[in-house]
Amino acid sequence: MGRGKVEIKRIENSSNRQVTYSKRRNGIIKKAKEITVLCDAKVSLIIYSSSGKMVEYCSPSTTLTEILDKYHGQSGKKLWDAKHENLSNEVDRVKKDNDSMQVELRHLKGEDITSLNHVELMALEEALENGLTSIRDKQSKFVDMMRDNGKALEDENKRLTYELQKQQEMKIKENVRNMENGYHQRQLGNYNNNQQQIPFAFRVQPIQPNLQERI
Amino acid sequence: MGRGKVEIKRIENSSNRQVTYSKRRNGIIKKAKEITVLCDAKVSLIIYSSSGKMVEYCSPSTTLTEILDKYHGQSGKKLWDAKHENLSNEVDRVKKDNDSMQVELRHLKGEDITSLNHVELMALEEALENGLTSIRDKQSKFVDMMRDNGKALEDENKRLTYELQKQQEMKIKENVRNMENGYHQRQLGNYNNNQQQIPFAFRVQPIQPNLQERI
DNA sequence: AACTATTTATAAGA
DNA sequence: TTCTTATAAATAGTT
Repeated sequence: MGRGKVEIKRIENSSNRQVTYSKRRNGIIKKAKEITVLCDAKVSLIIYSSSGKMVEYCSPSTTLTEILDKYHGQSGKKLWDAKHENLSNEVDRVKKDNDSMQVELRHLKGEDITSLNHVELMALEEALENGLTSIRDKQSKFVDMMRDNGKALEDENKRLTYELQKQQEMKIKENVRNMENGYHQRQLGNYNNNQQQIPFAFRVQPIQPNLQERI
Repeated sequence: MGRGKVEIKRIENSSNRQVTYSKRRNGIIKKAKEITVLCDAKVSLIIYSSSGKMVEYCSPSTTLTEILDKYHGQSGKKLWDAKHENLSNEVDRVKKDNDSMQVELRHLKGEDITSLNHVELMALEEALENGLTSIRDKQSKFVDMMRDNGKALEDENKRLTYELQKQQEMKIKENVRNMENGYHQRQLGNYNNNQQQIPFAFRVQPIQPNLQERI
């Protein structure tokens, strides 16, 4: 398409080559834009001139990264370096671990066991029994602990109740002594108040903290 | 360049769009090849159709990896970092999953339960009990199946034994008849052989296949 | 960079 | 998809 037919081989004249390069480079980019719009395509185009200068076109609906991700998926070729490959491998490896653990968990929960044979079921049963034993053991220790704790609190409460009672009795005696001595006689009206407080002392009860919440 | 001028906008007719796509796609690739040869350029061209099918062209003097390496250097855009980060995040995420499953597994096996509270232990116990129930249920089905299978085999064996015995009795009668008829008297020597085979018939025993291996 | 003769690409039709 | 063909578009060589 021009004044003469050109054979498709390297243009030896360097300035001609440079001119043709610019014209054709623009032509290709124009075509890339057109196919993008006309046909809903996604295009990534990177061109380097012989002098090393780069131009790039990427369809506005996408990004080079996205295109390369898809490229990786579709072509199977690995574009990334060792680092990426290592990570990729690690993801795969860890996912595999994940899957087998998931299966084990489901088996332990009694799910998906249709495919298991008798020997495998026996092993599973044993594992579950061991687990149960261990957990019930732990729970019975809790119960013991709670009982001991409750006992200790009860004892302490008894002691406190006793102390309180003793102190209040002492206070009553003191009040009586004060009355008998006529000391601070204008506070006599308070005597009844003190008497009313006595029964309150006996209302002190052992209060168990919520052990379940604490543990 | 065709029978009519086309406006550069999406071709709504889907089959027209498809036809135009493949023509223009071929055109662009041809142009890419030409500029590569004529002008000593390096081209990477990746095109996705709207249906997601990919075609690729890369100048024979280079590779996509090389072009992208240069791209990375010249454009300053990081194509890999984002990808790398995604992978890293995925590794972390999957590892986290892994860890929590590992913990759950250990708990179900009754390990590392010191840190669990009473409510958690109860949940665990219930899960284990459910698992055990489910597995024992499965096992009892196996046992039933094995018993039924054994029963069926036993019956079949009885039947076979009976049949065999009947046939051998018939054979003896036939031999006796033959003898009485003086038929094939030179085979008399075989009579004892036949008698010796009788006890063998009664040696037929029910043979249980190894059911455990089969299931 | 613009011009233009010519080649090439391709739209529409078959 | 492929072929055909009229026409638009690209571009080689020129100015």
